[in-house]
Amino acid sequence: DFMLKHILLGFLRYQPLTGYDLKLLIDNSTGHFWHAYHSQIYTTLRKLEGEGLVTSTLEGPDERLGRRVYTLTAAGDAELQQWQRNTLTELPQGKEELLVRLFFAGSRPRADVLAELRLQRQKRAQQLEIYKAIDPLKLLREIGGPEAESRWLNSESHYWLFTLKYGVAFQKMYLAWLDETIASLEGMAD
Amino acid sequence: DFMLKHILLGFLRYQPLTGYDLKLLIDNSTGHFWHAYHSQIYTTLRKLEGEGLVTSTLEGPDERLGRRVYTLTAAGDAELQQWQRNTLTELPQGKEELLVRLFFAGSRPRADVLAELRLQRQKRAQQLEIYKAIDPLKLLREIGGPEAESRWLNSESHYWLFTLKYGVAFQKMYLAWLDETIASLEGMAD
DNA sequence: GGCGGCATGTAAACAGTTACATGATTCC
DNA sequence: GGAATCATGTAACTGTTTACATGCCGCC
Repeated sequence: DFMLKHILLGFLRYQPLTGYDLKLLIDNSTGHFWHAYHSQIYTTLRKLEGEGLVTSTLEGPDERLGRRVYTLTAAGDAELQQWQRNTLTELPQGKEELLVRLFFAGSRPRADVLAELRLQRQKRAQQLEIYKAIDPLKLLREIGGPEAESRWLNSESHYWLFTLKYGVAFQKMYLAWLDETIASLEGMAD
Repeated sequence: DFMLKHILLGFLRYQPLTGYDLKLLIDNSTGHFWHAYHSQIYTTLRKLEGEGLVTSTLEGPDERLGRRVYTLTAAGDAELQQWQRNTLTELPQGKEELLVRLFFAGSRPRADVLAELRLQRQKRAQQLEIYKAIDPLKLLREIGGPEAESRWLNSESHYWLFTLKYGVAFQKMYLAWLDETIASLEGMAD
């Protein structure tokens, strides 16, 4: 656990980055399966610095702006590798608010439930389009720069693509289930 | 938010229950999409009592055993209905640890990643079998007793079945994605 | 007599969330 | 001049998790 810690270390393995860089990167990639607020990112970076897993320096053309750039240390790299060696043995405990609401929806007006499901359907369809528009290779080149092309583009891009495919498969499954559920509810006599 | 509160109120709408009853019920139903530890259940019940949403009495053949039975109040029922009226407008922020690990797996030995995915595949298959073995009607009868048959069995059972179908669809999607990912990894030259 | 299940709690730690707060730059 | 974006942080809260803790009952 403490996923954010390893997400930050994971991105810093590519190159030194600021908190803001990391926020943007996460929003466009891992945030789809592990969200983080900027407040948590900044505080965690400071904490990692305290643990000696990263170092930071103020950089930029004008130092007043306080662009604090974080760099992975050897200890941070070792910590990341240790985390990667620990195989995940459990299934996560899912948190699906819509299912909780649906589970107890027996006493609600059917029209309300249907409206809620249709809204979710719309949101899920939007999310699917967002996933379809993501280009992992482009993102990788942005973070790595031109010289990265040869170094990790091949190995990383496959894994990034796997997670993206999961996102697409998940949304499609969700949409199909919503459609089936909506149709089933519509067909029920009151 | 604060899902557990409404899960507890939702179950207590059927009939008075103890903390332990609720723990068992949750483990066998809503726990699949919103997990809760007994420690949280007991403390939340006390909190709900403080808010006047439930009342509790010590019951049983021997009162020393301290089986504390909680009953929904009118205020609790109103709170539940209010929660049900607030349509869910957002998508939940997913938390998928496996995807995070996979995202940063570029530097790991392929054999390790494959082993991790195969273990997850096994766990997911087990979970799918668990879902297939669940009988929502049986669970409903157990919680409601014989006189419940006419009151809510019809309306509730449909919704309970929807959530179960989601669980099955989710695990199947996950298995298919794992199989595809594993096959893709196996076919990659090192 | 011991083990597993029943049954109920408390306390502490921690991750994640929300709210508050500030200041520079860039574009219209 | 004002709005949006860049950029960084602190403080407080709260839900969740882990660990600690106790005692009865029924069965082998």
